Amino acid sequence: MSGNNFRKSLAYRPQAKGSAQALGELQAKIMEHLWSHGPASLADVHREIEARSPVAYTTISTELARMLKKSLVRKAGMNRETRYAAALSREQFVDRVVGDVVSGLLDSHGQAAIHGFVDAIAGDEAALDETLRLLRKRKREG
Amino acid sequence: MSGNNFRKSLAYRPQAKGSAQALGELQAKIMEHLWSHGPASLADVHREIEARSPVAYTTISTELARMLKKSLVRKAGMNRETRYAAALSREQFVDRVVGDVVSGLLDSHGQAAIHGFVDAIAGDEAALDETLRLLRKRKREG
DNA sequence: GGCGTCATACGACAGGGTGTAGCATGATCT
DNA sequence: AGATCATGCTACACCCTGTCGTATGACGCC
Repeated sequence: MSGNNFRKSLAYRPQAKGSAQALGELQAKIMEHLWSHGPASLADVHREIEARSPVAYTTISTELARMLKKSLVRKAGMNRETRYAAALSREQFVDRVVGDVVSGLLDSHGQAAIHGFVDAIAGDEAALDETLRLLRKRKREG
Repeated sequence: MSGNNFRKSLAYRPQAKGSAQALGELQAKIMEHLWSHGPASLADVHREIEARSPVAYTTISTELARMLKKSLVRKAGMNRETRYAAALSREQFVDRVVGDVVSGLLDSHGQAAIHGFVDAIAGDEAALDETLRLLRKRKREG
């Protein structure tokens, strides 16, 4: 069954300070670290995050445990050898989040959602071009 | 100041049953009603929603008050004449939500986010075509 | 003028996700 | 042994949302 209560928590949280993002800030930092530095021990993660802003070791421990429960991260090894790793690559992760959000919006607002996407993407020239390029490719390749 | 703590609560909530959506279910129902039937009194809204599933009058009242605070809805008239109306059209609303989500994702994940959009949209032939059409138009019109 | 209907304000409690952290226990390394 | 690390539990706290109950005022109608 692979415990996929995954979809359940990739939600977009607008209440996050700054721009909307999936996951809370701490969890995002953790994923960020895991993505850029690869598998790491609890202590590693803690040191890294601690360096930027003080946070208790157990806080990271707790979050990691929660993220484990949600299959956001995986654990390998025991005791001294334990290493946490992102369960999905950044690409896969983003794909899931976006897929979830997009289909949700498409479902409930159809056309309007599409206009929204276009408006949002059009604000960034490069993004617009890239999106256009990819969509065309998709189109060609069926 | 126009109290724009708007952005703050259009977040995407994945924990919502079914597909992801902005706002909670009750709030969504209320907006839905307001969008399709136009301005309505608290009693109107309550009757409508109550018809589908029992809910206390005050529950609707509370939500409406919260939504008012978040500028999701506006109020006109007092006492007997009070009418609640969506502060934004469905299109504007969706535009905001999507804009928020998209820029958030673009910010934190750039390229990956774009791939995500494309993947998600490509799953729907019609959506793909429409998006392509709109993006081209944007491109032409600069 | 009561009665019924509404609008509202206030307060309360629950549940879910997240942030934060202390305490305790085992395992390991040096 | 002493320092370090991994973990499990527990406990708050805060925020958003869903749900209501209890007033309190306004109005409209018979």
